[in-house]
Amino acid sequence: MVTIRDIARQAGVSVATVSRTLSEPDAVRAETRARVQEAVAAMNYTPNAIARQLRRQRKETIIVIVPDISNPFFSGIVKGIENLAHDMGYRVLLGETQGKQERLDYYADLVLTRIADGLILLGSLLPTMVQASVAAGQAPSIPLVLACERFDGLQCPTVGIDNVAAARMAVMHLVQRGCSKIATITGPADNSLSLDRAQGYREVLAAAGLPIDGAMMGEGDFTIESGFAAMNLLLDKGLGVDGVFCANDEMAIGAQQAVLSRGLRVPQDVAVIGFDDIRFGAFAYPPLSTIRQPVGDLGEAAMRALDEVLHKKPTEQQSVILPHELVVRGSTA
Amino acid sequence: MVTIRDIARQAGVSVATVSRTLSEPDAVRAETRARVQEAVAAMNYTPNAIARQLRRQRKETIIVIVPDISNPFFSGIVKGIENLAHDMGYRVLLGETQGKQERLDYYADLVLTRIADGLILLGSLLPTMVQASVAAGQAPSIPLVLACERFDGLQCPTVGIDNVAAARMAVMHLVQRGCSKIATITGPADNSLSLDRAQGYREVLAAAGLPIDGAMMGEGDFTIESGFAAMNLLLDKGLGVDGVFCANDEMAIGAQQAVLSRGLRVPQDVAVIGFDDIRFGAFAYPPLSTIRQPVGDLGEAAMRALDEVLHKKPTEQQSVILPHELVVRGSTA
DNA sequence: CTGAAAGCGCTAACAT
DNA sequence: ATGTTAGCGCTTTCAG
Repeated sequence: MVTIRDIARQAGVSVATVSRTLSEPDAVRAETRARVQEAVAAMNYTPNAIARQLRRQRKETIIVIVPDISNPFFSGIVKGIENLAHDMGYRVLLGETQGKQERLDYYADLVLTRIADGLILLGSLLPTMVQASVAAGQAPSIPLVLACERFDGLQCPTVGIDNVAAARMAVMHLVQRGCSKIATITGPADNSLSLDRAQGYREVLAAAGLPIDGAMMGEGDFTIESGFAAMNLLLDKGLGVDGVFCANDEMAIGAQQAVLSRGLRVPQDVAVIGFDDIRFGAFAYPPLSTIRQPVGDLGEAAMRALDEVLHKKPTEQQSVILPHELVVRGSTA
Repeated sequence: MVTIRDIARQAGVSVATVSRTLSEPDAVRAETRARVQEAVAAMNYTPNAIARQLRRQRKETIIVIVPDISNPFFSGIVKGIENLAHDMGYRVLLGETQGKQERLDYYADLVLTRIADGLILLGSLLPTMVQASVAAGQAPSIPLVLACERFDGLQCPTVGIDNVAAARMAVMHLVQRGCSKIATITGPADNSLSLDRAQGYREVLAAAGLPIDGAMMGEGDFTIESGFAAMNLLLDKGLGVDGVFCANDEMAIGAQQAVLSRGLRVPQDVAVIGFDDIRFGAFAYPPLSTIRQPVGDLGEAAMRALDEVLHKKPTEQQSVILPHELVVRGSTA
């Protein structure tokens, strides 16, 4: 393996000069620089980044933790993070937890072991060490940013949208369309997103003078399959559902299939609206109405927030709320 | 920052003993070990993995490069890699190229700079340095495994399925179903997967005594949108297409929508079959028939192959071919 | 079983 | 402008 010493010897200079040529070329006389660069090329030298990291004490690597990479919503955010991270000179390590606490802790440990500088967390699980901080009422012990859920009592920057308002917008759309028996399929009950979206649902029903009925509220786990199952349950009750607000697009796609599989029509018999605007929604049958989240921007904002945490910049705002948008397609129109 | 020296001092032993306690506890007397562990706990010490990597010259980190994370096919493979990597003690850095050579080279450089040990490559682009090796007729200069495409002339392990045979199976299914005007929508022409799948298509038509007509072969880029567009083009020609084989599921979903949007029925008027069996296919309308690739196994096989390369084990076989499977759903039945 | 000491490859004072 | 040198935090001979 060729090291900086080999280059130094070859070019007839000191290792310091080689190091300078590589990191601040202007600090070296042109002629010397040329000799060094020649040696570098000749010997096919690439600096050892691990050694550099050890010396500099900066890793310029961040971890992004997602529950499930194959979820287009998460991967959209990751894409936003990646783009900006790259420009800002960070590497990104992507960790998938598949909902397992053990996996999550494993990835969070990478910042303890100095592999990475900080963490961006998507999803509803918190690393054990962070839970401990929350319990103790203190700030998390590692640089951390939350990129879609919020956790009360966790002192760290959070980026997201106003889920209550967004849910309101979705349900309002159903009301305006003339639906009066509006059901909802929520995510898991321990999830802040689920809670907020269910809250928006209730607020609109109340404001519209419609009854709020627990029997009209199904629960899924954000997968297509769970949306399909939950919708079937809802339909089985024979309550005359004529519209359904699903807490994400995947469940909405499942719900649509459930409706269609009973010979009912979407949207004539049951209007369906989802949440997220994933890529497949527009090509579902019928094309899915939804709330669009600015996934790319969410990712970038999270990256920016983490960068600020890492540089201990005055944390201007603990949370950034990005705008959402109603997208009307065939499933409600 | 607490280091190994702090622990040594606290426990009244040498740093060597601390190091041993941590990596080979049995080599230390029980009593000493206890003292060290106590100090570790008391001072909340976590070893610096960067320093360890520098010393040990092993990173135990691999890079997985994908063109697009939000493609469920790739993310399925990544999931397989991740699972096994974790068990084998590797970290995985995930890089998304978005089709950009520059991004690809950036990630490939991470093994040159000793951030990572090796590379698993999905997609059809090759790092510049690897292209150079191919051109020079020599083995790639970095540990490398290909996980879905093959490249003639590249001497490295490759895992995948038999794409020609799989395509044959798909088209054969269409033939057996009674289709006689079978079109295909291929991927980009510079892609080995596209080529192989188109090849299978032709072979079946030839064997069935059906004419092979360039006008029946559309080209997409593996996105839903391109499938939609390509199918419309095909339909515009008025050739009486009654079946279409798409080189992946996303294009098939787009193609289905194109058919439906013209008031034609799937599968009665046009039967549609895709490739990959992504999660959304089963919930498309109608549910999509397809060829299932064992994505998880593909990922695991790739990880295993890379591990062998990294340990310079006798490379038993340059390539592993995994079995595929026909999945019949509503779009052809 | 434990300790001393020599680095891994690089950067950053500090000299010259 | 360049060189010398002391580490970054850890592992690993080699002695004892």
